[in-house]
Amino acid sequence: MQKSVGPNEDTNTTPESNAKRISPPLSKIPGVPLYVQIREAVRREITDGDLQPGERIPSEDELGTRFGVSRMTVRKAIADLIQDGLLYRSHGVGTFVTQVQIDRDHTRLTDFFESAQEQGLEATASLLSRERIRANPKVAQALALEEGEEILRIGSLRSLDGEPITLHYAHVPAKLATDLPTEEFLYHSVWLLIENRNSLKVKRAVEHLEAQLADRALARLLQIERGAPVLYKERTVFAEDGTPVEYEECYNRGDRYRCSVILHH
Amino acid sequence: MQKSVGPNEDTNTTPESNAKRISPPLSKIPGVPLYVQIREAVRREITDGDLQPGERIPSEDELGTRFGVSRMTVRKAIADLIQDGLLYRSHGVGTFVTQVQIDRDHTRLTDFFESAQEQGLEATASLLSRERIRANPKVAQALALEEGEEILRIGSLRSLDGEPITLHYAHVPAKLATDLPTEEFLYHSVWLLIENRNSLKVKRAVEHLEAQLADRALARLLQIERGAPVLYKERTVFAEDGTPVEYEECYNRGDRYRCSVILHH
DNA sequence: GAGTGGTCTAGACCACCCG
DNA sequence: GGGTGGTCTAGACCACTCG
Repeated sequence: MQKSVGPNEDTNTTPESNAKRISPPLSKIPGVPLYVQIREAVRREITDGDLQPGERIPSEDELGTRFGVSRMTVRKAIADLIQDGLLYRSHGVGTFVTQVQIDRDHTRLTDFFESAQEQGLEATASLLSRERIRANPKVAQALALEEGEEILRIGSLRSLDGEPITLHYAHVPAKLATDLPTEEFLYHSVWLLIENRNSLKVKRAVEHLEAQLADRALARLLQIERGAPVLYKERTVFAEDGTPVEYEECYNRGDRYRCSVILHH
Repeated sequence: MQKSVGPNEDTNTTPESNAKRISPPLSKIPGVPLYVQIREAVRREITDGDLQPGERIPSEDELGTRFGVSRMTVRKAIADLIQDGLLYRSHGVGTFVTQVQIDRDHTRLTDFFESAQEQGLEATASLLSRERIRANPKVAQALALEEGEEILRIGSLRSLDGEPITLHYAHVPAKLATDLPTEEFLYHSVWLLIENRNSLKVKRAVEHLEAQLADRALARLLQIERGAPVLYKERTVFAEDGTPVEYEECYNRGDRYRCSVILHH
């Protein structure tokens, strides 16, 4: 593992048996898998600061003994936390808490309205257009449709705290968009509506981002100067089975909107 | 480790429907974990088209029998492929090939020079500056340093096929940047150099993206008009243990550069 | 009810790292 | 050598889906 030069903050090296930590022998809530209970117990230890960044957590054998479960169950719990970036393992050495906990919220596929609410902002939208049209080549490609197949296209202007932020176009295969009530578009992302109505699970999305300039029409809608910077985003949302559910085109005010991403190596 | 390879394949007259698929009873390469061999065998079936999008793959029991391994081993192989987005599971139903295989290459943390090369482009860079300075608040925050700690700051202009694309500033904690030969900056990402020299593993990165306009100086460097769109990217690269390794500021030509991302729900 | 994936066990041997 | 994680087994029971 890394010898990283001169860690000037060592602190821990607690002599062994900090046995008070983590262990509450787990009252085994029925209906909740053991590995989930263990995972959340360990996660709590980390977020509460009982396990400090850089600190080694108890070994898998140790945790298995404490919680009264087999080692494979512990490993499943830990694997999830590693996936989340809270822990990392080093063969022959141990399992450790990562130094910097990355805030995942910014990189999750979230509903515009929900995530605004979580940040204490008032999200609103006004409907600009709603039309059933035939997919042009670009949209067809994105939604894995034949060119000319019918889609629903919804234009809206999204605002935060009353200030226009995004000109938004959603494209949905017509067969997924039957009976979507218009007013719902103003309170929920389209893919969320489709998920609820078609009992499919939205799983991932691919985004492409570019810097552009506002033309006259866009500038007026977003209440910015013509030629002001705009973050243009194309997004395709996929269901669990890999089927495209929605294709979006978003024109975001450059001075009010930034985008956060996590990459893996 | 070696089992002297005893998959007596006489038994394989099983009248199973698609018994031809997937199964070559696995010659169990010594030194390569079984789940890796199984995973890659299944992955090959998918990329080769032997398993079609939407198709159900054999059940876990079935695969375990065919490959001569336990079910947990099969599950580990499949879990990896699900993580990669090639498969998805449905409880009580089966495991299936996803409809659309997302190209992961665009969303991996990659070296600018390597990834350009893979796309058949000639990546070059010219060094603009190299200085040891004290971290300002923003850089210190990003690199988890105290304000005023020493860092190495490297400015360069990156080009593709001779055309300037990105004005790039890399910031590295001085303690990680000892003896980095200047000429290397022109052929490799800084975090890659650090990874090699400090025997640490780069694991993830966080990016923030904004749309901006080119000012006069930037415009001249990138050979674009003043006021042209620029995709501004801040990126922090983290080692496996969560330690920040590098903080970058990139000014990318809006008309030549786009950024791709995967989100999860 | 039959088949599938979801969880879990109680071991085992190995590879790796450290003192 | 002793402790750690990495892999693997041969079972088990459960929950879910579907015909």
